[in-house]
Amino acid sequence: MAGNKKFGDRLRELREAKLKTNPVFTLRKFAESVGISPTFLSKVERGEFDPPKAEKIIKMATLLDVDSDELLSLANKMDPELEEIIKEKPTALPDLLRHVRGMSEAEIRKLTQRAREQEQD
Amino acid sequence: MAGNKKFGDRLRELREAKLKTNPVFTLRKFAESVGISPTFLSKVERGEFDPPKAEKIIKMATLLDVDSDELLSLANKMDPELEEIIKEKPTALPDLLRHVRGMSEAEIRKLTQRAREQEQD
DNA sequence: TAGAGTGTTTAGTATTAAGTAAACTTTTAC
DNA sequence: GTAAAAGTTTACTTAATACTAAACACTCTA
Repeated sequence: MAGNKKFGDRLRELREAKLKTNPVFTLRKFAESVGISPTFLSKVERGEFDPPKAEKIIKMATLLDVDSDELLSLANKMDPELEEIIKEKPTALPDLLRHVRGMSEAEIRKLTQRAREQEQD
Repeated sequence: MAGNKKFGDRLRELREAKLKTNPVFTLRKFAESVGISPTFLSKVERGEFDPPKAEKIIKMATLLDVDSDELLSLANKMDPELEEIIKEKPTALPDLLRHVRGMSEAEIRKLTQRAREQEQD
């Protein structure tokens, strides 16, 4: 990699929207809340550096009050929680995932619904 | 990390079993087939170094004629294919995975079966 | 009994991801 | 028009992952 414009643009958009009503969302203060340097955040927002690692992105999403999966997806990263979930069932879950590949979002959601029903079996 | 005895032991076991009937499974020759140095393989098999990255583990599994998920799981790594699958459906699949967390292997397999049936809907 | 082949040890290196400090420029508020 | 605050730039750093080359020691066999 070497920068990600879409992630940076979206991040700046979200941060500046928050800044309109809350002065702790300046670049410098937001960087500090997230736990990164202003230098780094500036470069990330302008798409010059790669997005930070997943944990920091999740922290950003929490502070900005958005779904972390949106930002993670723009950053092309995976929530590390998912890796843990998969490692807990290292044979069944890879099989499931390979099976649902090729299904549409809607079909996957139907399946998720069935999983919920199955819980009550 | 700093070494993984279980992975190393299993790897050596599998390689030595193959070696009994096929002389290309010496440590040096196997290392070359996999694309790593004998130095590294020696340390990995004795649990002194961490397992190689996922791609090399998959190559090993292929050469050793075993399921790559077994070795990946011992190495505590995830098949990079799964990350790709998740990134293709970055909202639906995280939801599905978080939902199946806590389900038993058997329940997950039932669900995989339903995915197969759903394909014919 | 030496040469070929085996695994091992010593002593590192290469690559990538994930950043930082400090000085600088620009903007804002007064 | 200046002080404070905001964002940016230049020039590097740090930490982790994933390894390697070369020399060594042991074993086997011809």
